[in-house]
Order: sequence, then C-alpha cells, then structure tokens
Amino acid sequence: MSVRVRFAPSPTGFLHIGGARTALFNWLYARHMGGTFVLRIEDTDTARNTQAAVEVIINGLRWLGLEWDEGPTTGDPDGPRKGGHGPYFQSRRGEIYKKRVQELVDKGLAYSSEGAVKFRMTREPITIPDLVVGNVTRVLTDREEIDPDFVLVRSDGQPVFHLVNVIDDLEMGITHVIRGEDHLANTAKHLALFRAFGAEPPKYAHIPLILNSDGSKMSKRDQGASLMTYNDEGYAPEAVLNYLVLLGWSPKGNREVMPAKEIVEMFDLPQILRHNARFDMNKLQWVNWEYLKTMAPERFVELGTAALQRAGVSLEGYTPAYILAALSTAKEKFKTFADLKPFVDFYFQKEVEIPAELAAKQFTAESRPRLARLRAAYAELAAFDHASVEKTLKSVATELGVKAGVLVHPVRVACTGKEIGPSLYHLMEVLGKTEVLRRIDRANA
RNA sequence: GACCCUAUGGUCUAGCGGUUAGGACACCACCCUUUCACGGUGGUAGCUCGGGUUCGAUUCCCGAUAGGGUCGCCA
Repeated sequence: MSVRVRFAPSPTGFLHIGGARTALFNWLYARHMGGTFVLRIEDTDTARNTQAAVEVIINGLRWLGLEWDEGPTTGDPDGPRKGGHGPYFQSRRGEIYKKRVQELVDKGLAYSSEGAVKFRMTREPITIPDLVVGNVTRVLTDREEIDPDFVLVRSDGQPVFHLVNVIDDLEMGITHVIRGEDHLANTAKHLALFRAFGAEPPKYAHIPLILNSDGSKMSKRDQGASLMTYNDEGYAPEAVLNYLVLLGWSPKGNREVMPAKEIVEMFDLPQILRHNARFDMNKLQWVNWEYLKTMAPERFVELGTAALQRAGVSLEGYTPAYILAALSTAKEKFKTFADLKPFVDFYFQKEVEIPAELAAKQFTAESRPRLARLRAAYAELAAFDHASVEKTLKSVATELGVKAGVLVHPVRVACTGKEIGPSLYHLMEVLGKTEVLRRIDRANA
C-alpha cells in the first residue's frame, strides 16, 4: 500500500516554526517513500478562521518548498483543489461527520448529553504503537477516571478536533500520522475512535517539539515562532529547511549541510530523535551562511534584491549586470540578507552621503594631496579592473612612501561613505572609473 | 493532582557494554589581512544524580531530579 501522509494545520493566522517542521517531516517521508503528501485545513473552529489565515499556511509551505500532492491550492475553502479525497477544508465536510457520528450513535458508542454528543471512551489502558517513541501505554488520568467520555460534537453542532481528525484520516486513507509529540497522549482517544469505527488506525510517529533557546515551550509570541519571520530576516528558505531537519534528525557521517534532494533520500522515521530540541539562532545563521557561500549567482541576486527592496533600497535604473556585479562583491560578507544593505547600498546612490565625522577623520590636510595624487593616477588608467586599480594604488603608495592602508581608507570612504564594506578594489571596478573619479572629487573638494 | 515522553559540553548531535566519548554551532587565543569578514592553527567545555545487572556501564533495569507534553463543548 502506498504511503499517504498529511499536514493538518489549523489556520490561526501564522505558521508556527514547529508546524513547519511537522509539515517538513511529513513531506520528506512522502517523498522518500514515493507516497502522497496531503494538505488538510482543520478549520472547525470557525471563529478564528479566515481565508487570509489559510493563505499564510499555503504561502509558508510554498516558501519552504513543500508542495503538496492533494489539498487546496488557494485559501478559498470553496476554491480550486487537487486530489480526489476532498473537500480538504473541514468546514466543508459537515455531512461526512454527521454520518459518522450517527454511525457511532447507532452502535451505542456515542450519546447525547446536554446538547452535545459524547463518545463512550474505554476505561481500559490503550497501547499506542509509535514509530518514534515505541509502545506507549496510556491509562486514564485521575480526572478522566471521573468521566472518561469526551465530547465529539459541541452543543452548537460543531464537531471537535478528535472526531474530525480521526474521520478525515480514515476517509482520506492516511497511512502514517506524523505529528508533534503534544498529540501523543491524545492518540489513545484517536485509537479508541478508530476501533469504534471498526477501522484500522494509521501508523503513528510523534516527533519531538521545538523549544526556545532557554528550554521553554515555544509559543506564538516568542521570537522566531513564526516561519515567515525567517524570510523577513533574510534567511534563504533552503537553509531554513536544512536547519529544521537537523532538529530531531541527523544523517549518518556527521553530515549537516545538504540539499533537500539528499535529505529526501536519507530521511526515515526510525532515526528521529525522541527528545525535544532547542532552537539555536546561531546555528541557523551558520547554515544560512553555508548556503549563501555556494548559492548560484542568480539565486543570490534574487534573494538579495528582495531583501534590499524590503530594506527600502531602490534598484530602479540599474542594469541586471550591474546589480549582479555589485551584489557579488558582498558575497561572503554577511550571514543573512538582512545584513546586506550596508554592504551594497552605496552602489545604488547617486550621491553618497559621508558622515561628517568620517570625513573629518579621513580627509585631512595630510591625506587630501595623497588622494589627489591617486586620483590623477586613476584618471590615466585605461583598464579599470580590480587588478589594475590595486596595482596603481600600491604603486602610488610606494611613491608617496606610505602603506597601502593610508590610501585605502580615504578612498573607501569617498566611494562608499563607510569604513567597512566589500573589497575596495572590486567595488571600484563595479562602480567604474567615471564614478570613482567623481566620488573622489566630490569627497576631496 | 493524575498520566505520558525525554535526559551526551552553553546549543544541535554521533554513540547502540570495553572509545584518548567523535562532529558541528557558539566562545577564547594566536596567525593572515586594504576595512568588515573569510581562512588557518590551537584551546575551554559533556555522558543529571543514586541504586542495581555485569568482569566491565554514557550505553541495560529501577528510582530520584529536571525539562517537555496531555487530561477542554481549543486545535
């Protein structure tokens, strides 16, 4: 039988990083097994569901590169979808639930109570066979001991999570439920429900949770809890995916940085760790940086351009070749695209602003004549590539009897308005002779 | 309160009875260097505790402790 897994988020208005990892593990398993990855929207709590909230989930999954085989393709519950097991919005599956509840009532396994429908839960311990944790035997807690039965349908007619979750997994032919460990204890209820329906339950794999760096539970409000903040903060989705899979899973041979394609090949359920992991921003940053270093130039420019736009840097009027060359000089200078702007903004400014403090420091009575001498040498250069520019600067320095650094700093400030930035020689090559001379003249006026 | 899961440096992890306990991030020092970075070399730091089992426990069992989860007409 072919593997069918699902990611079944509730549209709360954002995609939790832990939820994203759950989706990732499901997706990986589906791809690894050549199975089907289903997206199902658990929107039974109508009060807090909107189309926009569903779109957040859809956009988040697509951003990570987790395309699903079945499910909605837009946030519209009545909109287009793919796959033959729909609808994929629980809010559109009311008839199915109604029929199933009636089935339980007819069997005497469910009953009405104060307007709600409750399930006659077994009082016997239930053993959950879990692919990650092993066999887990759940007995009733003291509170459950008093009344083990639980609500299936609210008095307002809305079915609750446990019910719809089980029915959908059943109707959609889900073979493996890969979900957060926070559902482990609840699985006893789900198993009892499957038994009540006379159906074979799927295999379960409860994966550990992601905690804050201080070990506390990561909730909505915590820093970095929302997947899309990583986009805002300049992380490449491929790096986020790679980092996420490392939380609770690790391949053989001390491998860490590897493309999704390779992860898919190696990924499997039994290797998943059993303990929670803390989210380590430093490590994510490092992974991101590893991706930046080896990233194809086009991709680098694509992500860099988007980041600059977010940061308010306009690239209008500059050629793609210029932008590519400019951004390339900043490669390996920063770890996330959020830090790109200060390294390249001067490329896209007509008049570079030089802070008075820097000007006073670099353009002194002593340095100005040297700068003028260098400017004169540059003016005569035929080829303005980084090698020639460097060679010229160094020979002028020798001629003036100073170290290269003495010329480098004023020129850098003249060209960029900053003391730090890309390799001076390379950035001058990109700026071009005319512009470099113009900037030196302006600074040294 | 009850029940469940978990426990290797600060963090992510390898390990599955005998290892100088391996790797990565972070951190520190030095070197390199046109800035900032990179890179190179070296370094600090770990099996939660207590009982067992065993010739021998990081590894197996029990307990304690700690962290996380669940017990809802939320999902």
